[in-house]
Amino acid sequence: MYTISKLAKEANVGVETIRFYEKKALLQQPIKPSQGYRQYTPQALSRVLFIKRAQHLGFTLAEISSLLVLSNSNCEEVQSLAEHKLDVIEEKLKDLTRLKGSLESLVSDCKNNSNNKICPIIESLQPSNKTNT
Amino acid sequence: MYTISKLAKEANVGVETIRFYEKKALLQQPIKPSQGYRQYTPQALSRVLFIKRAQHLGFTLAEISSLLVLSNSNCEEVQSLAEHKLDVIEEKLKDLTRLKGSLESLVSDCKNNSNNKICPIIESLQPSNKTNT
DNA sequence: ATAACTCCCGTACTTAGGTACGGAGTCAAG
DNA sequence: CTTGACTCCGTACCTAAGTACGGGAGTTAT
Repeated sequence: MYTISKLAKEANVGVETIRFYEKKALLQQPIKPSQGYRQYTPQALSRVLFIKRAQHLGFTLAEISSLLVLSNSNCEEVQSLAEHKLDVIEEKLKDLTRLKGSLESLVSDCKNNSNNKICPIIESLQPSNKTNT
Repeated sequence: MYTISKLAKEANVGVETIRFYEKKALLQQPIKPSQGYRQYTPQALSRVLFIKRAQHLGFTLAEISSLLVLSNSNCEEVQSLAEHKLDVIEEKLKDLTRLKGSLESLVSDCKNNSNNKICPIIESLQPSNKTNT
């Protein structure tokens, strides 16, 4: 059993983060005993760690909320949530890859620019320019 | 010359976005004539389009602000800004690629899961689990 | 029993890039 | 000359995921 600050320390988050999760109903707030402080169980710690791991996998708190609801029985829906997240990630990868290509070619234009004519990057951003992605 | 709403329409943004850019000093607000509305020049339109293009390249408004300051003379600094952005993008690509790998393996575990045992995704998020990235 | 910690709780603030609203002024058309 | 559309301006609101703050209550150590 932990006080809130112990729990926070174990989970490597701030006390305010714990309270924030409680407000978002990601975590149940233990009842306040008639005397002393609220006591957090090891299960609460597990849950916070679960949330942090899911965040590292790219899930938002809203999605994690769904994961937690589904976690006790519904493998298929959990899977479909993960697949959807996978789609989003692939979309982002595509965008970033395209971006990377554009920027790389602009930077290499800069390097070929015999010193300080009109900067090719700026030039490409001018609305008169047509060679833009 | 345009009124604000014409300008906004030409640039495919909302009127409020124009005002927002003015507040951020990305765009100079034309002086208000003693009668009638503020008049926006074609140069203002160019600038809004510049901003939008730069955003599509992944620059933030703060960075675009720098780009605009540097745009009249400093190719090297513009280039270094672009290179820095490129680094950030590459970092993000790495993260997302790692994420994609993790999620793909979890989803494939799900597919091999003879129906509805403990969901492998949920299992992997449990703090007792060690096989986590 | 008093200082020095924690806890509890609500509220406001943060970043980024806008969007929405409300009231007053202005402009063009019928 | 009035109606409806548009401008002007400030302020508040939005999402996401927290962080910061302030005052009062409870706890622990000396």
